Amino acid sequence: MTQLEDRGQVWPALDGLARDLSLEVLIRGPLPRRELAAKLGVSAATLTRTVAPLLESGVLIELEEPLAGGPGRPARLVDVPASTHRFVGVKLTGECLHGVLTDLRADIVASRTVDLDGLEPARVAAAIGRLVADLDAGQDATAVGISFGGVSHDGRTVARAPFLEWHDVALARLVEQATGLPVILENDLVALAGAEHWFGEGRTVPSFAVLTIGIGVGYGLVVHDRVVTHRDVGIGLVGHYPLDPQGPRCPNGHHGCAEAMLTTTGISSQVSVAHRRPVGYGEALELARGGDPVALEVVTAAGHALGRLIAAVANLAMPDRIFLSGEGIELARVAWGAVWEGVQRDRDPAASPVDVVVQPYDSDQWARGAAAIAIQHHVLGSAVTAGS
Amino acid sequence: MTQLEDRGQVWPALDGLARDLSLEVLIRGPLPRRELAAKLGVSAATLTRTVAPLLESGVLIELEEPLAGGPGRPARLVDVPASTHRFVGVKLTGECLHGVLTDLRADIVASRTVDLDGLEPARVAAAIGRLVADLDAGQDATAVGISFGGVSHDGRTVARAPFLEWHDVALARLVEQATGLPVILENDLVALAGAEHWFGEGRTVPSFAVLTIGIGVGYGLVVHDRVVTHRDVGIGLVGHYPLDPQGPRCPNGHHGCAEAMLTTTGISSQVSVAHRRPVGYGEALELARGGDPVALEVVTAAGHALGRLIAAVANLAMPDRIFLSGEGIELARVAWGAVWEGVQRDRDPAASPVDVVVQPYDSDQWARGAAAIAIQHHVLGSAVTAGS
DNA sequence: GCGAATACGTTTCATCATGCAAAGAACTGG
DNA sequence: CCAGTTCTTTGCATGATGAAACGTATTCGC
Repeated sequence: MTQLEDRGQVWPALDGLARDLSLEVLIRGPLPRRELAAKLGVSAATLTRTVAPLLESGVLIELEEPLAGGPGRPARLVDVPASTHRFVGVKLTGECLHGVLTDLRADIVASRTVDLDGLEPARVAAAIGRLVADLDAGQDATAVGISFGGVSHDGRTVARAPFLEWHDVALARLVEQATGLPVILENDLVALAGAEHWFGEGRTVPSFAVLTIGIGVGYGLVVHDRVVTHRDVGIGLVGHYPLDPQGPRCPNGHHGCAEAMLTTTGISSQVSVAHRRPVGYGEALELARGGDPVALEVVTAAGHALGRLIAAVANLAMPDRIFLSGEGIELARVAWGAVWEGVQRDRDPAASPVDVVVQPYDSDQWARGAAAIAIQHHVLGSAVTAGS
Repeated sequence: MTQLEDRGQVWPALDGLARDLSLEVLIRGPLPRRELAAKLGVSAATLTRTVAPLLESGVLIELEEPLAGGPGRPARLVDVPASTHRFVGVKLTGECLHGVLTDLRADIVASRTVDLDGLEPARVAAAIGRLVADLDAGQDATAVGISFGGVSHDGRTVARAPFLEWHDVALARLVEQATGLPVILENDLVALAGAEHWFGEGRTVPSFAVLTIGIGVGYGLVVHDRVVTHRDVGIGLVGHYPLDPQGPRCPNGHHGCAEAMLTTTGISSQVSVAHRRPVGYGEALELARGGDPVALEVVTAAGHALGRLIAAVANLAMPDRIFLSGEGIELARVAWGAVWEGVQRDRDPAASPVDVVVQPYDSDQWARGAAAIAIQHHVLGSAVTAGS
């Protein structure tokens, strides 16, 4: 146990090259020394000298299996001991907590969901405390990350969270008192983008956007290998985005904005109204798949709107790739034709095709994002937004 | 002359710290050593050691006037000898060449405009050669930058330039043969953003967007202190942007896209049609100012559309600031109320206000951007897109 | 005026990180 | 088993760096 704690202390203390090196290994997976030297722009000698004490202290390990190749001495792979670290990620919504226990590479080890019995900060903090204790039964977690649909400027205080009706709640402190672990807060989309950036498919491109559809519409952005954190990230930047002048109205009275067209509730309520009975989101998509005219119309319009949103992101943020995710993203698969048509419509024909990746949605993804933020914060010391 | 050439050779040869230091001085203006040391994160000792040879070789100079302050030895300001360098910037359009001669800080020393007598590459290159010779009468320019509405991937070849109907024209080589100077090409909006970034108001913010309206609608972006250069930068990313479903149609048949609503030709032709006589852009704005109902309607709709475009940029690219420029930007002043209304409409009320700066348009701005690219290329050796 | 006080800039010196080059190590293929 | 090849380590010289002491140019108080 003390050894684990010692190892926990090691990362933040790393200096320039040792830090960059460990980060590279963490993010780009096991690598031979030679390749690491090339990536970091240092000589092989320096690399050996830097790696040696890190192996000694346990920050890095050397894999048993050498990298088989042609002639010559086979390369030994340097890696992080990912599976000996534990981090907790918690996604906080207005109804429940979704938590995951992960290793150092944000691979999920365990997962739990619990309902909230009240939204007062103290109650929520206590519930998070119990969730963390439940997930981290071995008590060897290094840090806790919490993500939510709202704004935190410092990672310690919830500056704003509309669906919780919180303002300036020092949630990190409360949860630290409950768990005894370091806690870091972050907007849910920044967290998801962070996870994608370090531990997902976003590793391979220097810039990408994440669009999520579900109860809300979310947007996160990575440019020049760094997450874009604007003071407004996390409040509905894309929610009011106008997509279809003939579309349904949102609660604010806008016609055809992203909130009204794309959210699960927006779609299911449109279908429900037409069918004069409550139709859930899944059923609405099923009806559309089956050819139900009303559902098809609603879903096609939504797909079209999603496509135009994608085009807008591609045109204005110019990412190399756009990831689609969120609990309602099945829409993109059901209405892919309409999505692509929407993209084409608002995109210059001469422009290169937009690289859109629909991610298989998994209810752990949001919490994994929170864990990724905890990992980043632990590994980088403080600068969460810094890139690879 | 040889001394100038020597100095020209010095910049690219600078190594790490000397290069960062000189760049900081170039971009942030004259600075005392102490402040430079703090900004670069090195000790005062290292700073002195680094500056000394740069002063010796003439890359940097020390201002005569010390910085008056409180008690203590007054600081001496380190600066670049901006006025002893010359760069040429040329903006290439389908009708004419606009050229400026600048110093090392992109301050304009001279300016010329000439009409093109043909669009064949050889003719254009010859015309640019004459323009450069005319501007750079002292023959002491270091490099030439050329910007245009199109795409160049390598700074040497015009990959695409719709209004010139060029494909893969090795313009840089042609102009180098004509002038004997190093030549670099860049998209006009990347160039304008680059000028704003290094030598304009963009210096003070790590991210900003540039929106231009004129014959076309242009968009450039700087994030994390680096210009965003996407393979599609320069082709009409925002031109097809839908802004008003009831708006006029563009040549491609889109209703109310940015091209149709915001360009000078779009506005003047709408007013012309209504008045059944040709009305120029300036006159259209004057009519609107004077209360002419038709012009007012067109201009108000355009202002509203511009506001929505600004909101879209603010929402999706999340810049700290948005600069408005271009030969038609007077629109923003005439219809500022409508612009702001458009911004508000598509912006979450809880979001922070968008920081919009309308720049006084000056016909030299485009060419100055080209000069800025030449300066950046010269100073950085090759990586044009690298930031400060 | 004249000595504190103060802040900026330079030099000295010891340290440390780094690269080069040579040696060592671990494999493949004849 | 030896040559060939590639990865890794070690020895050595070099050069960059920071701490601290020193030097310098000003203001302030008397």
